Amino acid sequence: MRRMEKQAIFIMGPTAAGKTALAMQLSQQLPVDLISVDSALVYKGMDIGTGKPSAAELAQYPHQLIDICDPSQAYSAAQFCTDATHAMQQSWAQQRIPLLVGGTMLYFKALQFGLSALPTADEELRAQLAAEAQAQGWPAMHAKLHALDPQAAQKFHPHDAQRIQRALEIIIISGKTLSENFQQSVAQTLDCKIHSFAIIPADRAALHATIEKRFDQMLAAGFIAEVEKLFARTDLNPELPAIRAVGYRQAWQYLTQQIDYATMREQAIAATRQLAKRQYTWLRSWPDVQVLPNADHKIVLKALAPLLQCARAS
RNA sequence: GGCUCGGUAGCUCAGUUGGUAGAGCAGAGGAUUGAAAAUCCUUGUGUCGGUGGUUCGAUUCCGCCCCGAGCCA
Repeated sequence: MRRMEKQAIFIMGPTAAGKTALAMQLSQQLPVDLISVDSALVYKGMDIGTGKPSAAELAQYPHQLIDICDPSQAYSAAQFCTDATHAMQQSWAQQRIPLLVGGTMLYFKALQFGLSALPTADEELRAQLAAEAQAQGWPAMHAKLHALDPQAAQKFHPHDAQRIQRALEIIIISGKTLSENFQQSVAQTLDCKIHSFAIIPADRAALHATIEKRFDQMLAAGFIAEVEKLFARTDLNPELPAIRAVGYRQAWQYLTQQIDYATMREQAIAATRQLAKRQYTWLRSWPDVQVLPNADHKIVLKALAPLLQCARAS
């Protein structure tokens, strides 16, 4: 009996395309361990609005990396890489196959192609930079970046606050330019055979209809009450990554009476459509991926047949 | 029935002292290295309600008609 080659299955796709259902179905027929690749599902107490599998589903089909972070904390792509790698190793140790399913494409990219070793986020420094930007505007911060690292400044638009802030953070903490950082720590690709699948619905209008229907179902299921609970904690604010999530951001504005109910609904649905669009953009240029027109598990099983046999033989 | 105000991009509206029009939102495309469900970039031809008239030329002025809101009967 030869040792099984290390491999993994990736199931990617835009929001509301049916990834979760597909993954659960596959787990009935393949020796896989489910690992969530989703920047919103990591948060505890955010269930309805994130479309998290139900408690019953999670009991029957356990997922790694769901409910591992408090909404007051910021999770990150780097943290995801650490956690996901760990979960995959556990899976391989038990002669099983990790199945990574989700819609956070940066996490997939970071996992598959690696990240350079860079300084971690520094809340104090970020607050300081944000205060500076508040006074001078981001184009001025961009000019400052240009003085420190012209090459990096060229890569970012003067309005791209988030990337300018991050670049300044890296340069200040490390004392080196971005390209020096990248050169000194080249990202390492994941050392295993990856079978990538992307659900890419051809009918965008139909996906939009599904998105709208799904949000109304969330509302009917008590989404606003869920956000009220987070709101009532008083230690959360709309700057937090968790509260910036699609739907939660708009519900928060509704609870603070910045927008009315109808506007909240409309903007939450639009934000979901925009999320799906960005996911399409990632997926269209994704390397070595098998595109699925829908969440049909039979196509995936067929594509994975050789892998299945290998798993049975071992 | 009479009067008034509206009818311009998918939506909300601006505008043209007559030379066929532009914002926001939505939509589309793209970027993406510790916030990524984030952040940012690019992208606007539409019988200017219909129909006659005046005019070299009408979405703009005039008449009539249709639709909506309001007021008066």
